[in-house]
Amino acid sequence: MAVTIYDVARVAKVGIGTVSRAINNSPQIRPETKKIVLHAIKELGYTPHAIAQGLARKKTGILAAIMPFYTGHFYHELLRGIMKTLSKYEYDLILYYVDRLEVKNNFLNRTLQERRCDGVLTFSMEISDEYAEKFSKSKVPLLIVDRAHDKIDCIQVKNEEGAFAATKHLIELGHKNIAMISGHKESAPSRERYRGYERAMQESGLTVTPDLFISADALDNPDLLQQNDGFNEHVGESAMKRLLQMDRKGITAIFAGSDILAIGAMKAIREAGLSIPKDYSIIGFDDIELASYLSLTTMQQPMYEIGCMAVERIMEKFEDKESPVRQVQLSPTLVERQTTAPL
Amino acid sequence: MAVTIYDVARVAKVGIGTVSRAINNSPQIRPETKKIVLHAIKELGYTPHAIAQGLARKKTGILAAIMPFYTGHFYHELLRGIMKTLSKYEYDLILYYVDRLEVKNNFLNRTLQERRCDGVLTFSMEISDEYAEKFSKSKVPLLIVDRAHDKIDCIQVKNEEGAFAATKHLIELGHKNIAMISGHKESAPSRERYRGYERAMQESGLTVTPDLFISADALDNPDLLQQNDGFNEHVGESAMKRLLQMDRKGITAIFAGSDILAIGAMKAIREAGLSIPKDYSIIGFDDIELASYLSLTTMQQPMYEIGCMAVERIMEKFEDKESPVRQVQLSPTLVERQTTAPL
DNA sequence: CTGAAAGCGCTAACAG
DNA sequence: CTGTTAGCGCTTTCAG
Repeated sequence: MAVTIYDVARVAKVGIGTVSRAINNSPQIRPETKKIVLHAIKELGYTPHAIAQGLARKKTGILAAIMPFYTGHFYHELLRGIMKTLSKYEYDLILYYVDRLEVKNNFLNRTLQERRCDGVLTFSMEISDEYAEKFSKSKVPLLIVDRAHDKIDCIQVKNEEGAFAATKHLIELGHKNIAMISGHKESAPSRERYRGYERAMQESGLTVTPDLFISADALDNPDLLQQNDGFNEHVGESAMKRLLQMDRKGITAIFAGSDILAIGAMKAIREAGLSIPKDYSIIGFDDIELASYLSLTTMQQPMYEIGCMAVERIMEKFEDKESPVRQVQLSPTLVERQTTAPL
Repeated sequence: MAVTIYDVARVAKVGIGTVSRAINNSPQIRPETKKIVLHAIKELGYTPHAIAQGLARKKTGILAAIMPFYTGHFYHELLRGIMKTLSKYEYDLILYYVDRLEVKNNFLNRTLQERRCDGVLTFSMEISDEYAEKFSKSKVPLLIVDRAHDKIDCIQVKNEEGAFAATKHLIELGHKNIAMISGHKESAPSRERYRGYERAMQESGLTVTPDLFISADALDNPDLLQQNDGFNEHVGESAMKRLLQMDRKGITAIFAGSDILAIGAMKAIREAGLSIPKDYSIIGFDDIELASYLSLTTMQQPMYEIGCMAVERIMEKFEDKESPVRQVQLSPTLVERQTTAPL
């Protein structure tokens, strides 16, 4: 059996309470005694048993992250920020991977009830009022990233503002017939980004006719919706093909609701023998890794930073459970590359 | 306070042992009694406390993964496989993120000593004999992915074989002057891939002269080595530039030790106004996500599958601690795309 | 300051 | 089959 606090106590000729004080930097211990204990600890190669500490302290030292994992880079960057920041604290991260949204609630229950962790971060997932309520009542802080709920702390990007800026960029380049390609129309980011697009158009006196907007669900192919709420390459490609077919309005620019959508659209454009940005200007949203390699102009979301902030914030909540709900919104920034050009 | 096993016992009018048997599917309980207990559990909304169970059972239900995290897609795919497989078991994953190799040992100690997890997976990291020894002696199974150690279980790809196949492919296309670009020469994958390259050349009666091989450390720029052992885009670009400069041998093809190296090299080639595969054929290794978007011919490593296998294997070790060391080697497969062409 | 003792919530061996 | 009891390894009063 591994060495326990009792072994240390015996060797140091003190009580286990004293050993505990020594390892926990308690002020209630005489420096000399502490030295003796520390020496015994080193001699025996003792390390406290994390689980046992957890039970006694009623805290686990674990943070849970529940992530949908289909879109690589976005979550990878988030994770990098999270891990980096977490390493400053003595905290471990348990990762829950959601591939079908239905399993999300299992994890919420798991984290909530089984007390495996001290707090949870969710990403890009709607939280029902029911769970929002449950978490508020419990002592497990919850922080929502990339979505919102008015009763819960969240961090997200200003989708509408970003979409507005993207569309504006196209307009300033001289484009007038600007189409938008989107994931599932009913998803939160879709709705918000659509609003930004619409507002930019209207403010410039441009009208958004229905045939200028194609969302994943309008494609009459349920399969396309499966992956990531319709924010996937296939949707981008199909939507663009349709735009290409029925374009009688002289569309010259596309605002894609995400980079991956934009990339699908680019593929369709090139396969049609057209070129970018000569025939079509196109702008994405997210700034995933691929975007820079494919020289896609896009709205950058500060993913790494969001990951850092999420951790900092939840650590704050660990300190002060009663800290009032805080909703943080960050602005995306335009990254101009080669897929947009003056008309 | 949350509801405990005692509350359930009281309500069900049984002892806590019986409650425990009910939740743990023990055969030693009468079906009717079990029904009563289960009913009380539902009524009270009881869920066992994972930490307390862990302490009593001497197992945590947690698997630790220690990963270097700089190269997105590779680890993302691995993680997908791991998470997918793990979800079949009642296991959670703690992720440790290594950005500097020096911190690796901290995590090894942490997992080894603090008993936060039942087993650990390491990725792309050399394990010293010292730690190999420590783990073998301990009851914490360790599984090494993407590296090898003869005393420890590991899963990796046949680097030499893959490099051989890659080089052979180039040779079959008619190329004779084939250069290789590599990460740090001393790293295990570099050495193994170099051997495959060399063997393919020799078997075809081609000679490998020193100026045909450029590794990250030969670039006289320590900064380039920092990231991922020299397997990064900058090294690919710099190495290719050098090749372009001093090429008096009529090199027509490049075998890059990794996709990201290949991508850097492609950039250098294009910036020199040359084209691929017209002027240079180039093949990578890994098949990261970018490779398909950039149409890079490469050797594919089955990352997702490796992740699955790693979990399956470590679960086996949980069952049978004495299971003898097993070393698994998988073959990479050639994925032909647009960057290689007949001479 | 320090030792003893009482939990933390659960599992498992032991009687019955 | 079931209740009781002794831990699992540590933290935290509570006396002294």
